[in-house]
Amino acid sequence: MEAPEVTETTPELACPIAPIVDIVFSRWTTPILWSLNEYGRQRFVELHRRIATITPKVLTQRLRQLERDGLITRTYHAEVPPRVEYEISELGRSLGPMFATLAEWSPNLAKVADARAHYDDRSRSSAR
Amino acid sequence: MEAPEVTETTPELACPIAPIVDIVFSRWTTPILWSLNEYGRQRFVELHRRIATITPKVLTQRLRQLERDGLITRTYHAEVPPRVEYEISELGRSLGPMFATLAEWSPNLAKVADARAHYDDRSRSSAR
DNA sequence: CTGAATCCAATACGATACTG
DNA sequence: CAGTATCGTATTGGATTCAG
Repeated sequence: MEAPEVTETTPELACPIAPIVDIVFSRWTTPILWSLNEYGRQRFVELHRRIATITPKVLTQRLRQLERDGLITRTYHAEVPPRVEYEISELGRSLGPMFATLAEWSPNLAKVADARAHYDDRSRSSAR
Repeated sequence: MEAPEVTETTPELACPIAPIVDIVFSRWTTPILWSLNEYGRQRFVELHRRIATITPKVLTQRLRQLERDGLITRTYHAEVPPRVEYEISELGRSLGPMFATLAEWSPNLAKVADARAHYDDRSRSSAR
């Protein structure tokens, strides 16, 4: 579990948004943040059910990372059985506009699919 | 019987923006797209110089991927020595607002740094 | 110059079993 | 329930070399 330093400078001087991408768009973080932002506070199992293809181990890792980055909060209730609730933080909620802008780009996914079909087609006929 | 599985089992269904993240924010794609969008058409070496920490192999891989997705165009000039120019496509240019929204979140990076410091500090004092 | 080919290391991920 | 521990695998990226 590595966390790139926020103060990272050298590699991506060419791209000022790279640090944000590392924090917000690393693997699995998008579904997690989206779920918490969309459906509110949830327990571990609820998140796991919603993102069924992730393993508990990795889900835990990503949740810890997001908690450490201050994007979500973790509340432990010492009951039997134990209950843990995750909730998006205020900082995490500030990502809303970003997600909205992303979602607005969705119609272009069809163009990507077309481009891929074209590219693969031309590659197949060796027109390069 | 057909019933396409529309259950919320895949990350994509739990998070509609996941496909976009895969395309736009996979590794190295952000600096590449940013450079081409910001500084215009560039040759392979220019990109390589700008993103100095990437190896030629990986740069080539990522450029091919972006070309296949229709986000950039590749122009080969059969000269000696050969000259290849990469340019952002119209589809790629449509990512501009997304990048702008990302950039606007930059001030929050300080909060992430603070959150990390807090988290690491509390972990060190075993207050968990 | 623009890559392709090959080999190698790191590590992230999945599967499984187990605990408080 | 909410994880942790351990192991094995698989993908990815880096280093190096070479070619059209």
